[in-house]
Amino acid sequence: MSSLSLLPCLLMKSSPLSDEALELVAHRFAVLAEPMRLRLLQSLSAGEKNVHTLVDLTGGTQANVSRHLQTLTAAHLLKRRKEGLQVFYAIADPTIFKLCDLVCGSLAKEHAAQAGVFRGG
Amino acid sequence: MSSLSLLPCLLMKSSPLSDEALELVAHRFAVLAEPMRLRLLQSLSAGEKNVHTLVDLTGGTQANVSRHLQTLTAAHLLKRRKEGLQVFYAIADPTIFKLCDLVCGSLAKEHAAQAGVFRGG
DNA sequence: CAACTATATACATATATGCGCATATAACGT
DNA sequence: ACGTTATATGCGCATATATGTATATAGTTG
Repeated sequence: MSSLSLLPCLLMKSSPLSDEALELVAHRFAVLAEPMRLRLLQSLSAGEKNVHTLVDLTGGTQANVSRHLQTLTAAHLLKRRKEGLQVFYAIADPTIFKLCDLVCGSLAKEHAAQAGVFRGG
Repeated sequence: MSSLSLLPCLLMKSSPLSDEALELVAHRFAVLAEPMRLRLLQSLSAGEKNVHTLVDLTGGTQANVSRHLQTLTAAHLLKRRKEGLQVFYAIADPTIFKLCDLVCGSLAKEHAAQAGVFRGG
C-alpha cells in the first residue's frame, strides 16, 4: 500500500490497467455493490445528514449504518464532519451519481428488451 | 424474479429507487467488483475472443475464466457466440467502459490529492 | 465409434463480508 | 463525577463467492 504505480490512466480502449489498478477499481465497485450503501448514498443526495437521521431513513440498525458509513468514508465517497455529539456525513464524490445513472439506464434497456420478448416484439 | 416494478428511473436526485431496483444496481456493481472480470472486459475491449485466448491473456485457469465469462454473460455485459468447438465472447454493453473511466478518473483525483498531502500542498 | 479439442460444470475449500448483539468511546448537561 | 445521548467497535455467525482439481458435455476428425 505504498506507491500506487500508474493510476492516472483510463480503463480499456487505451492502455491496459496494471493489476494494482484493477484491484483499486474492483474495490470501488465493491463498495457500491451493497443495497444498504446505495440507499445511504441516495439518502445523502439531498445534503448532509447525521447518523441518527440516516438510521431512520434507511431502516437499518445503528451499528450497521455506522459501519457502512465508515466503509463509504474510507473509500472517499463520503465526507465526515463532527459537530458536538453528532456526526454529519455528506457526499464527497458526486461521480457516484453518474455511475448509478449509467447503470440504471443500462438496466432499464435490458428490462425493456426482456419485456419485448414477452410481448412478442 | 417476475416483474421488476419501476426500473426505468434515474438513481438519486430524482425519485428514490425501490428496494428491488437497488438490489439490481448493487448486483451490477458486484459483477464489476472482481479484478479478473475487469481484466476479461479489458481483454475484450478490442473485439471478440474465444475462451482459450482469454485464458492466455489473463493468465487464469480455464475453469475460472469460463465461470467468470458466464457471470458476465448472465449480467448481459457479454454476448456469447458459438462457432464449432469454440465459443466467442464479446462486449454486449459498452456502458462498462464509461463506468470504468469514471471510476479511474475519480481514483486518479484521490491519488493526486493524497500525493499532494505528502508534498505539503 | 473412438480419440481429441474446447468449453462448461461439480465438488471442496478458503476467504470475505453483512448482520445482530453487546459494549466501548466521545461529547454534552447536571 | 455521573448520567445521558450519539456514534463507533468487538465478536460470533451465516452466507456468499472466488479458486483449484477433477470431471462432464459438446463438437470435430480419424
